[in-house]
Amino acid sequence: MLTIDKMSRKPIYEQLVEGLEREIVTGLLPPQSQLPSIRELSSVLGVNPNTVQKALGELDGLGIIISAPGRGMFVAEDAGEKIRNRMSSKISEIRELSAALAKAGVDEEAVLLAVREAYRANS
Amino acid sequence: MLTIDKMSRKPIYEQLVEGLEREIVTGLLPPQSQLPSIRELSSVLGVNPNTVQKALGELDGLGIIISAPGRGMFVAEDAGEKIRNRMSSKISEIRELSAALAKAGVDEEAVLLAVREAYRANS
DNA sequence: TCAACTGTACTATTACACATAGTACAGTTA
DNA sequence: TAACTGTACTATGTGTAATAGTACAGTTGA
Repeated sequence: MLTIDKMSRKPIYEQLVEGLEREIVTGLLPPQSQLPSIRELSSVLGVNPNTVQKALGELDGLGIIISAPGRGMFVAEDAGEKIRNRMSSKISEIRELSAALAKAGVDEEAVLLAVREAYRANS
Repeated sequence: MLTIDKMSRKPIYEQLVEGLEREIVTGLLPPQSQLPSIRELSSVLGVNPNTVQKALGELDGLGIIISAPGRGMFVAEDAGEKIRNRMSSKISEIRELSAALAKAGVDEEAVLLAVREAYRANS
């Protein structure tokens, strides 16, 4: 399920983007399926409609969802592929964090283990 | 060298904390050595003294440096160890990023490769 | 046709974090 | 005593995030 943590340092709209990306990638929101309306997402999640609009606007700009004014928002045909391409930035983050750990003298195996554990728990 | 990127999304004081941690861990600032004064760091880096104070105050609170009012700031005896312990939070970040990548269907080997590359370049 | 939905586009306001500017004070040292 | 040191304030400016409210145009189905 899509949950929002209002106490998080991460902006709500960013949590929304990532949460929706995750639901699309996991098949919970298949291509061509219609998303809940902005107003419905807003009331269900207890978030301001403008914040939801900002998140959906970003996904629309990325071509991950297609907005049809008057009708609704729909998952794009190639949404999964586009999301997967976007993940390269997360790999860059991992590379930066690993570099900092390497410089600090943390054992490489400890980092590799963290990655393997995450994959074992999520595949 | 310690450099500050004012255009970065990361707050300056955070860059300062990480930069100083790195200089300590690499031995550039050995235990018991004196840090440049707040005013000197401020003028050298072109950063406001209050921003420097905030960064050093954080390192002081962590016990990584010891402040001696009137005399200066000094690297704590066990600074390296404390910094290395703090790195566990970075491993947690890597774990979370890896989990997201796993759910998105990104190949595990691509992530492991990024870690190995970072270690090869920084050790 | 019309009511009820859809996305879109604004303005205004509040809150907060970050950074800067400036001042003041007390401890330390040569 | 003079010149350093860290510390502690207040005030200000800026940018981002989030909320509140309103309005408008497109779509759909009764």
